[in-house]
Amino acid sequence: MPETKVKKSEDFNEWYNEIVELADLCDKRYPIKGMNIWRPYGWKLMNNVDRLIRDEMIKTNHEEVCFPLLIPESFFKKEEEHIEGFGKEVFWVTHAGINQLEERWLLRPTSETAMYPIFSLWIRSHTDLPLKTFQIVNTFRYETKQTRAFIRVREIHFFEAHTCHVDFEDAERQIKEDKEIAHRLLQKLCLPYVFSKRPEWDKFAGAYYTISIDVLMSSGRTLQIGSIHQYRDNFAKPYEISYETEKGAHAFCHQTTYGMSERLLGALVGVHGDNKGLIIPPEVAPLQVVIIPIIFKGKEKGVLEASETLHKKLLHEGIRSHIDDRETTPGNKYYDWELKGVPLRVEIGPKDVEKNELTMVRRDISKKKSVPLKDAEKAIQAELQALVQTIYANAEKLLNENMHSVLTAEEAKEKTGIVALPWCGNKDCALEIENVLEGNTLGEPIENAVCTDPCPVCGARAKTWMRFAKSY
RNA sequence: GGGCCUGUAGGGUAGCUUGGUCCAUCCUUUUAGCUUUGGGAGCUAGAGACUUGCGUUCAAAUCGCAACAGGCCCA
Repeated sequence: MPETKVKKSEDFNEWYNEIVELADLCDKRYPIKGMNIWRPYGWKLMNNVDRLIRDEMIKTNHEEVCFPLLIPESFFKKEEEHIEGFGKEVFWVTHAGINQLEERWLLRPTSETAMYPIFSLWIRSHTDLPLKTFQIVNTFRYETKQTRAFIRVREIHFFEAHTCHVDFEDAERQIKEDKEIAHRLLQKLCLPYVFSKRPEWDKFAGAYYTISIDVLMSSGRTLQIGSIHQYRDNFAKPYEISYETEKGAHAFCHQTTYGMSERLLGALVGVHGDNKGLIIPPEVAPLQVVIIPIIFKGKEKGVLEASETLHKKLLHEGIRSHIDDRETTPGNKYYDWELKGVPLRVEIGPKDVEKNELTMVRRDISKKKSVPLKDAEKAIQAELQALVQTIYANAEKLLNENMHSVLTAEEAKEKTGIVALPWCGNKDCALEIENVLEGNTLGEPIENAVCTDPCPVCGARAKTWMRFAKSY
């Protein structure tokens, strides 16, 4: 059975690099580092993920906006920590035609500084609040490190929700909602995850606190696929986002943001894929079912008719189906669609037509199964559901088997994946552990974080658990 | 931020050490035609490449420098 040249378990990085192009997600040959081309198949997949996000946003009363790509330097410079965090990685526009600009513009690395001066104009009264907005746009960050398709890029396909609230408590309620949104979304992508509260020195530039959403890739490294930030009034003050209260006083807004990117695709690839290619959860799969007519000379008619009938039925049921009638051998087609991760393949050949059956094969387990044509839609739905459960269970197993809580650095060193250790709250102690484990701090668990064991570095009584992992 | 490696058709490669034998090898791909078709089909005739710039030289895919791009490792 042909498989990828590089096995996922042997060299995850190579496998990943190979698979994203083989599966037609992206084309990495564009000659600017970190700026890849979305191929049609990959873009459909991304759009399906975006659609889920949009649905969630609309369900939770966020409104979609679209701010300009360019930000004047003066807007960008209002919040100091933010500049410090992003200053080194912005692209600048200095010229227009042959003229040098009086004020430089930058390509948004994220949109706070584009939006907030405008929010300040939009928000006058407490009745304007909460303001819940989001946009799905491209952002730009000048990565100097090694780039990697969907995981570290310079042009980022970015979802960002920005909300303004009357006070800290209302912003906290928003964060609770964001966590619920993340949960529902990642369920649909069959991606188990962990929330961690980032340590002070690793939070988003300008935030009061940051909650990261991480998944575990099969390589044992974590991938941060989203973050939720509580800004308190850190941005509202410099950007003067204030409102008049019911009592006629003036107060600053409290803000939150929630961001995700094409890293979600990276996670889908890295978590579910195998040596034959991708396995895409049906919820976002560009094609959920591919029908392959097995054509023999003289018997084409029945086979093609049966395929066409089934295809129409599936479309009618809202199932994304496709008939692969290319003039090539069936085996060729199987390999193709397996690479692309189509969850279910249906074969219809002369023998099937004779028996009024179809043959179906789930992408994750590759076992053939015959079902009567008349029950096709139901059987196909059930099979897709079964695939969802299996790939979720596999991903959950991977995460559970690679999450550990231990008391000493020596024990931690033996473990793979995410390791939690008691932490006294001192930055140096956490950095020392980072050194020993050759990993990074992920953050504290957001629930059941209390820990009273001694800090493995200084011996002081710990305040919380601190998670460490090698990450992308 | 530091170190190491790589760049030849759409993809993968041979040639590079010791410059000339190379209008560049093989596999895949691709076009036309015929025969095929239940796990990567066969035959016939075509198509397609030395990353870019500068330098060394009578002569550069081959040597040197730089840029760009790709990959790996460490902070």
